[in-house]
Amino acid sequence: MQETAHPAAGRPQITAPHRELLDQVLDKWSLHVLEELCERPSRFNELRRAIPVVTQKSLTATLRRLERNGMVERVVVSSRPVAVEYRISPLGTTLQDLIDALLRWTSVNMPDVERARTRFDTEQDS
Amino acid sequence: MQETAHPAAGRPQITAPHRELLDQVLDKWSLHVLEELCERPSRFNELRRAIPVVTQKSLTATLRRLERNGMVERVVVSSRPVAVEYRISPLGTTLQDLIDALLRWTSVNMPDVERARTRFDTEQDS
DNA sequence: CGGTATCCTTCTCGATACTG
DNA sequence: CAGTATCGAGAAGGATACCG
Repeated sequence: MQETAHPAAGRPQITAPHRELLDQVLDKWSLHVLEELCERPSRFNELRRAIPVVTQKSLTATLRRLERNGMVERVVVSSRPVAVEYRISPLGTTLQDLIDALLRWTSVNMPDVERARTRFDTEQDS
Repeated sequence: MQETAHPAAGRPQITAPHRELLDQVLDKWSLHVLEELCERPSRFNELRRAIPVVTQKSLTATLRRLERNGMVERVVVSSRPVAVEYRISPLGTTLQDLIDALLRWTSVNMPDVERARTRFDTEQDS
């Protein structure tokens, strides 16, 4: 079989659609929302209270985006007044595994990163 | 052995410093720069040419940020005119493994995501 | 070659007010 | 309860010009 001579063969390529998807599911509030929904399904205002200082607007936008991308499911219970429950989808669960890996990486390497920052900052002063 | 009653036990927590680090190393241009430097050390203008439509300003900012966080190393060769080489650090290599995992995830799940998007968008029209 | 500095536009995001 | 609508401040990011 014919291998390309490209040194990056086997490495996933960064394309605009992939980059866009990562932007939509790895943004600031999405991580908090997914973490929360991973523990238990929640109502809109439950999420608001659970997540520090998120505004209604941002939370709504985040939930819509995650729902559109298939990461969370929105269930409307037609009672009075209406109740809306958000829950994580199977797809969202696979994403959460990845986010956990990201957070483990930051935990493991934060000391090295902080050393690098200190070194960089002091070198600039001189 | 004593398990805590907390459902999320063992899950890494999202804190501001961790969130900030991810923002600084997973942004749009960083992924391209790391991918490029993972294949070979490169000069500034080499990177500019290799990465589609990045401006000088954005590339400089990205490289400085990655350098400050210890992901890339900047080597100045004092010739005339000056030559500057950027290369990935060991820490940057561990990050690249994670980015590869992210890109594999998007590759695997993109079909599901697009189905979810289509369903969401058509439901909104009705 | 490898950057800075400046201007200017765009876009995000919070604050606030209102609704079914 | 679960949103939508509107406004404005601030930050991100491109275009351009200049520098050692």
